Amino acid sequence: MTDKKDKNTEENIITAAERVFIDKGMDGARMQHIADEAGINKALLHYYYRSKQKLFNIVFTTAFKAFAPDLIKVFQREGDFFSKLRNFVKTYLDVLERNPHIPGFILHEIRHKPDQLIQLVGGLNLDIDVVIRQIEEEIQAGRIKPIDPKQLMIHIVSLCIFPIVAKPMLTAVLFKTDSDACEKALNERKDLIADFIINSIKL
Amino acid sequence: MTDKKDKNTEENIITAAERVFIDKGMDGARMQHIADEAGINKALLHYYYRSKQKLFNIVFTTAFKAFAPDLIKVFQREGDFFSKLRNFVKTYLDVLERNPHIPGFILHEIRHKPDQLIQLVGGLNLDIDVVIRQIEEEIQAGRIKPIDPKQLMIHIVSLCIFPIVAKPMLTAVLFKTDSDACEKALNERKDLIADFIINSIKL
DNA sequence: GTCTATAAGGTGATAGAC
DNA sequence: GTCTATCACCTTATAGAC
Repeated sequence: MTDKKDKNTEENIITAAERVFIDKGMDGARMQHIADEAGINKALLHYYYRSKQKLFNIVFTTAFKAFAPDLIKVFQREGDFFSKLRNFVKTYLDVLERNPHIPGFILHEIRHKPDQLIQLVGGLNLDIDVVIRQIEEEIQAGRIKPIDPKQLMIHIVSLCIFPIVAKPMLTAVLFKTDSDACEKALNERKDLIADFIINSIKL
Repeated sequence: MTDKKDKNTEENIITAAERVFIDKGMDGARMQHIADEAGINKALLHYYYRSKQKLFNIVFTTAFKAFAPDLIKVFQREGDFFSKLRNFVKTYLDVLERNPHIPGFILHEIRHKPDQLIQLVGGLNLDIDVVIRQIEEEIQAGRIKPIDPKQLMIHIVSLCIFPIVAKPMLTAVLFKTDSDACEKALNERKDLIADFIINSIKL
């Protein structure tokens, strides 16, 4: 229904499947709906991708890669730790801003599927160790307060991801349904989050 | 009226419905499954609650009340702000620990249902204004650094809720599938979160 | 109140014409 | 490759016996 400027059907299906699966989830998604979105017949979905499950797996894997922060890219560059941290928050929030529904989708679909998760995580190279090592170095060098590196990482991703997942709730509860105000506040966090973290750990 | 046996069908259904809906979500839940959990026949569900949707609404409302932090209870007491903050984190994390699947359930089901959300939020008295006012007072009294009160509240709930929603992911990515280690780390956060926040905002 | 049986409509998947 | 038609099954909900 969206882009009649056909590239090929195969890609159209994936694009449509991403929209529907990420919006409705595996259980809520309907093959008919995906076919409509792709502007094709339902039977073609099975011709190209055999089953709903196989189609979902492709979408899920793609979404997960977009969701997993690219830690190496930021933390293996030159520069001081605080700069890297600011850079990471900014970069990651930009990614999530372009894919605002992915975090909720991933977090929902991942429940009770540790096998699929483990397989995916093994496939990707997330290199959290690079970050952990750098945090330890900062502590030993006396540049930040002592803190469990993993707990600090949990702090960081929590502050980045949660507001995006909880945006509808924040809009309703904290901003009295003023979605523009909420939108604006979440945007400001691109700088605020790093400030908040650095204030807490700096010596 | 007098039969207050532990086998009250009406309550059994709700308990079973909570288990199934919170675990599987509205789309993934099956009336047959709920009936099995309650140890009764599927038709009885409709006898007592008419439709799947009505049953879901009851479960959702109950879950939302458990999810919404009881701000008044903590922040209207006597004491300094930091104590209240520590108290809130501890209390809220205890609530979530007893209902670990509720945050993910609520966050998933709330997507694209702002109407239901608004109605619920209006019904509850969350009294975020009490907290906002106290934060502003702390700033004006020069006891904490200047900060947007709403942003601080987003920080706080993010740090509390996200790790619980993302626990499977954290277990896999950060703790290399060692779920005991993850469990232990999340428990330590009951004190760590408040420390982290206070470190950041204290003067 | 609780059950069995079944209606009524949806859903993933396939067969076969073109 | 793409379509129409259809199958086989599943799911919510109701009817009616007891």
